[in-house]
Amino acid sequence: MTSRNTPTRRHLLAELENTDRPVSAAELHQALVSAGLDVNKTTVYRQLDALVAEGLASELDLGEGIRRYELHHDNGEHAHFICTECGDVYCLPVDETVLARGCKEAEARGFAVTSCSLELRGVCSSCAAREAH
Amino acid sequence: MTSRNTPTRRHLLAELENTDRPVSAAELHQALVSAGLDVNKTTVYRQLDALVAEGLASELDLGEGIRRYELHHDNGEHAHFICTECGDVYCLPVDETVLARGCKEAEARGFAVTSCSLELRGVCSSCAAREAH
DNA sequence: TATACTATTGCAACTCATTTGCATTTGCAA
DNA sequence: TTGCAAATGCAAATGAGTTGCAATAGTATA
Repeated sequence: MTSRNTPTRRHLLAELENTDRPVSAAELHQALVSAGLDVNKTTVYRQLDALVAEGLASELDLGEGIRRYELHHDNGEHAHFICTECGDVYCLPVDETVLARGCKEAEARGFAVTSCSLELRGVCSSCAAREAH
Repeated sequence: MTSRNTPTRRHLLAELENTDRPVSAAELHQALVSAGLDVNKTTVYRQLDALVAEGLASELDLGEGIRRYELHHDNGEHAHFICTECGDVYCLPVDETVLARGCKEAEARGFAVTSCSLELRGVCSSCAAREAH
């Protein structure tokens, strides 16, 4: 037997489907609690681990000191932009050839590349607009 | 007044200069202690923060749950390859145009990109060789 | 439908990197 | 020298994530 259809899992998947940006365990836990589900934080962590192990979700670390999760996209690789002002994370589509070329040097050294991510930091348009008072 | 020339700072800079891969605060602390310097871990963290603030070093998070530091290289941007077997981190030179193209999409959305990093994961050549017994 | 097996959950305690408050020490400029 | 801000050490706190264990609840099977 594998994963069971529990309330936590259902809500977690629903929550992941409803966001277009990677979310943290804490954010997910908060969302489930707000939705009236009395779920423990530990359970959220374990369910997320399970989803990742099953290949339904992927885990990412954007250098904030926490992990974020997102459902697997079939629509190819993408980059992440993190706004250093508001902390918002945006997913950006990236030309496959960009990442492929980035891997070239690693492969030339005999490294087998299994995953590849491009991470951008800066100020998002909303914050830039706000600062221009 | 700004940064003072303290023993911790001197040794820390020397240690950072002597490695070709990003090092963690714990590794640096261990190195200083091994070198006979009785330095507190907190001090190492604070000195590293200072070096980053001064622009001498840069901080990076490779998704290991810890932060790594490296001296600023003038020789352009580079990518990091993390071996999922042995945990070793390698710096790889990257064609500037690769990163520039990766930023294009972000800039098209009105985001001001200030930093950009490419992170690769996979198996390094040593581990691959070892596994082929 | 009842039963049994195993995945899932909650709770509390734990780990571990990093931070913080505060009193003390120490570069360094005047 | 002297004074003062920067740097340090120590202990305690923070916060994300993990673990052991007993209790609960899906689900396959009889």
